[in-house]
Amino acid sequence: MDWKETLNLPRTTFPMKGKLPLREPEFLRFWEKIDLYHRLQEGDGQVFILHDGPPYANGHIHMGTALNKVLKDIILKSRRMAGFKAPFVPGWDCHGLPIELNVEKELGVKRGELPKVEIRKHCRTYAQRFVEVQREEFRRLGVLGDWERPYLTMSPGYEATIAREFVRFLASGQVYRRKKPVLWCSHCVTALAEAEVEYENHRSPSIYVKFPLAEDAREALPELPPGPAFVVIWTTTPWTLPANLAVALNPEYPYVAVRWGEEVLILAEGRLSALCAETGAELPEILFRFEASRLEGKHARHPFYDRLSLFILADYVTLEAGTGCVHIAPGHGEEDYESGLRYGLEVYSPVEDTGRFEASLPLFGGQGIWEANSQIIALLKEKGLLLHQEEIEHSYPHCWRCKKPVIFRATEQWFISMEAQDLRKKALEAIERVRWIPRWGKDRIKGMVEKRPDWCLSRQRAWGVPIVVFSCAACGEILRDEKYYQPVLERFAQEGTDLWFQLEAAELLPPGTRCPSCGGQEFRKEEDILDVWFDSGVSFAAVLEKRPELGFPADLYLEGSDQHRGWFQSSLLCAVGTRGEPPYRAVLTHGFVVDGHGRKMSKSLGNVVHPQDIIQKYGAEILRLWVASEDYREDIRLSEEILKRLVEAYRKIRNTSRYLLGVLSDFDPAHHQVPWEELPEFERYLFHRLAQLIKRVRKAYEQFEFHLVVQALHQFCILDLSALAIDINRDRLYCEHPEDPRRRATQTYLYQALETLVRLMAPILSFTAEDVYQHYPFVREAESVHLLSFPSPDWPEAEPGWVEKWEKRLALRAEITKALEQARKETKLVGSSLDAEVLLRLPPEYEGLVEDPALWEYLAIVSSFKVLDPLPAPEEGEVLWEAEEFPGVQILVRRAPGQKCARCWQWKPEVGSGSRFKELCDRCHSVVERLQAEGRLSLS
RNA sequence: GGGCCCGUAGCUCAGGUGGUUAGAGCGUACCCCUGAUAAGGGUAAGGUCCCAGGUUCGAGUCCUGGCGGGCCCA
Repeated sequence: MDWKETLNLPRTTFPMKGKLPLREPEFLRFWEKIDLYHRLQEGDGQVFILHDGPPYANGHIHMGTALNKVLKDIILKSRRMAGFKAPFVPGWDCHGLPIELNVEKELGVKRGELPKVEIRKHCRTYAQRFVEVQREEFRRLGVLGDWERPYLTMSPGYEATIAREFVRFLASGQVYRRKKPVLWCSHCVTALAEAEVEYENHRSPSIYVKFPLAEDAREALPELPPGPAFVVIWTTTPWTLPANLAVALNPEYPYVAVRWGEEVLILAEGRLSALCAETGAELPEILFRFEASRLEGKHARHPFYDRLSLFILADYVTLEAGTGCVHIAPGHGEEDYESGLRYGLEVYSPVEDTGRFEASLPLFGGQGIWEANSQIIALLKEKGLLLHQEEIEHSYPHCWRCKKPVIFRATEQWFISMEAQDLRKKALEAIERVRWIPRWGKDRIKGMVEKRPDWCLSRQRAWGVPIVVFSCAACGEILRDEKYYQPVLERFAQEGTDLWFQLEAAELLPPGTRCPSCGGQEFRKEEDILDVWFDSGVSFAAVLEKRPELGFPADLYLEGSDQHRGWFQSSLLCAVGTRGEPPYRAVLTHGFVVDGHGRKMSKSLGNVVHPQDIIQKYGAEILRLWVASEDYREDIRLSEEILKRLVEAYRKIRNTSRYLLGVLSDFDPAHHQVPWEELPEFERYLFHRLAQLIKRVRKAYEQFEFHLVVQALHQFCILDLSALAIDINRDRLYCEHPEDPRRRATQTYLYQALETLVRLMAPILSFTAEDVYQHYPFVREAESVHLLSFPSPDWPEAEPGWVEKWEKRLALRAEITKALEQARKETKLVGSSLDAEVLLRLPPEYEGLVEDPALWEYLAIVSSFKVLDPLPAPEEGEVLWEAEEFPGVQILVRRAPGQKCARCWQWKPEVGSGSRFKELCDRCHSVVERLQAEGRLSLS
């Protein structure tokens, strides 16, 4: 007789192997078919708005973008299950240089060869292509959202909003125009971005130039002896000397005055020996040392113009080259410019766009700058101000198109002022009203806003939203009032911003416009475009304020920590500058994906992992589990080992779910659930732990601590279910009559455990939760697991002390398992715990810990359990164990008496004496008879 | 070079306001089971809490300085 047929073994069609890469697309189709996203937007419930930061529509998604979107998805799904209505409108950043450059490369054209409108058309197609690529990749990750109606910064409506928000800034008086040095190719006659220059070796003159000290500087250094005194500067770009306005010293270094023949020279002490080595001079006599600050605000005289050059302090002056005294031309260098602003110097750049000095420049007017180098050197020599001259080869930026050296040249740029309307102050105040997670995010963005310069908005490019400014052709007056721009903005909303480039100013302005200043009737339109950070910075206006399901401000922005400088800040400035309020209530940041050693992923290190590979090899579910299981506030590690561990954890969760489905195959919750009052104590204890789990997990979701969720669910499967509930109850589940109340009690718990597990995992393991849910052997309350709510425990709280009693019992159970393990090791008499009988000696102080031996047979999964005092002396093959945690408690393990029941495998003395089935124990005997009587079983 | 941040067992994580032998799960080793079976159970071994100073009766926890790593600037 094969008694196995008479058991209630688990039955389910839920597959053990997930075959995730293959099956995930089926679930995606299912969700689409039932229109899951929109179903989730029905009904009411407090709205939770997570505003999506737009990734750049260029290339495929990478681990960072995948991580970001999955985090958002987990948050939104968990908020929905907690009762919120949580829409998700994904977006893309579509304008900008990288796309424009890629398009030029694809077309094989150089900048300016095609009309702007033409190149913009190609850029739009290119961006659209990658929006679609990325959309499919994000969807494949199981990210739920309004993918049919995302926001694109290049859509006409969005472009119109960008332009409108710019006009608001313009009208409010926060926008101004000023010269600023930019990288410039005088051959191509164009500004270049950092991405458009290549660094190549280049031979340059290297000259040391003496600037005579002016009277105020001499007075500041009374130690100076009579006679000529000079400060020595070093430069490799003599052509910038005509634009010299200052000499910078480092306030940290000591400076010296030295005797140099008949003259006195001033330089940093740390460069003196180097200077002597280069010029071949003897180390000179140091007359005195002084601090750089003594010269601040004093002057040197320009070497060949009759004007002064201001002494300033700057910490970027180094001792690696030169003299520690740096020639400053604010129109020709980034740092020079910054210093110039600080000291109120003019941004002076007498160089025309073709690389010639302006005709009006004395001495060198009209000359090409490179040709002028030698003439400038000659002039210095003639004036006796050239201390030394040689040539050096160094790395220098070149135009990547024409390969010619580029220069820094000041051109007119547009700025948003941080001060004009107290934008900086207002932004800093707004930062205080936002919740930053983690907390240090606040310090980070605060530091950046405190120090940042005015926002340079203009780019000399084609693929972007035009800077909509008209200015009077006659007097140069800028039209600031919004009324001049209303007609254009309205047309933008319909047609996009191409028409700015197609039409003349007169066609774009309201008819009859006159300059408010001079009455002129001719106007220029600005040709530059806006920085793309402005595009995404106004997304609150283009998306939050426009979409009916959204609203301003958002509850949450969630991006990588690099966005403290990027989107968090541009959004903050745009919103504060136009609305006076931050666009978000809270900002959550995540770290960056790094490899198993904590190093950043880069092509050169060869440690880059692509999401597509993970999806193909393991499935999106494993990627989601990875996102959830790491503490994303720090760097997020990713390696083969980590993935292997995750796959194992995944299998445990999957398999446990599978077992629950199987063991509940004959369970109908509507009819079979055992009421709380009738539940055995052990099930009540399990329910208590289940309640703890629900509380812990829901709290972790609420606080965005998903790694705690994963940890809790994983351990729940291993400890509560596999090792405790299932292991201990296996006999009842399999061997008792299907309707046995204790069996139904266990099923009642396992049923609630399944409902809990499947709901709590759904935001993270979205595919698997659905898979499990669709395999329920009983009626489902909703069409998809994602339409359910989180569970809340509705059973009574445990009485004080009761839980502790059960924890003590489990600790004693652990001692018994140790004793059993010892018996397995030392004798071969015990294999399965059911082979064993356990005898326990319990000193009086443990009164009450063990009351019912039958309960302990059950808990310890042994065939026989007795409490005896004293214990018999252990015989051959028996083991006596002194409990470690319970002093005085002794456990004797020996072979269980009687014979093994062929059905339940327990050893019982009555086996062999039954009336009909000799090989069964009493319990199995009656179960089988009942089954037979009920016609559930026919025995041959 | 500057600003912000991180560094606990092979892996992923716990360790309120400083206080007994630093925890969990996984993995590993060994054992058991074969009625969750390319499953399941058990036992055990793993840590100079990055390093060095300091404060303290006492520091993984506070301070200073290093080292390593990340983001953003220069």
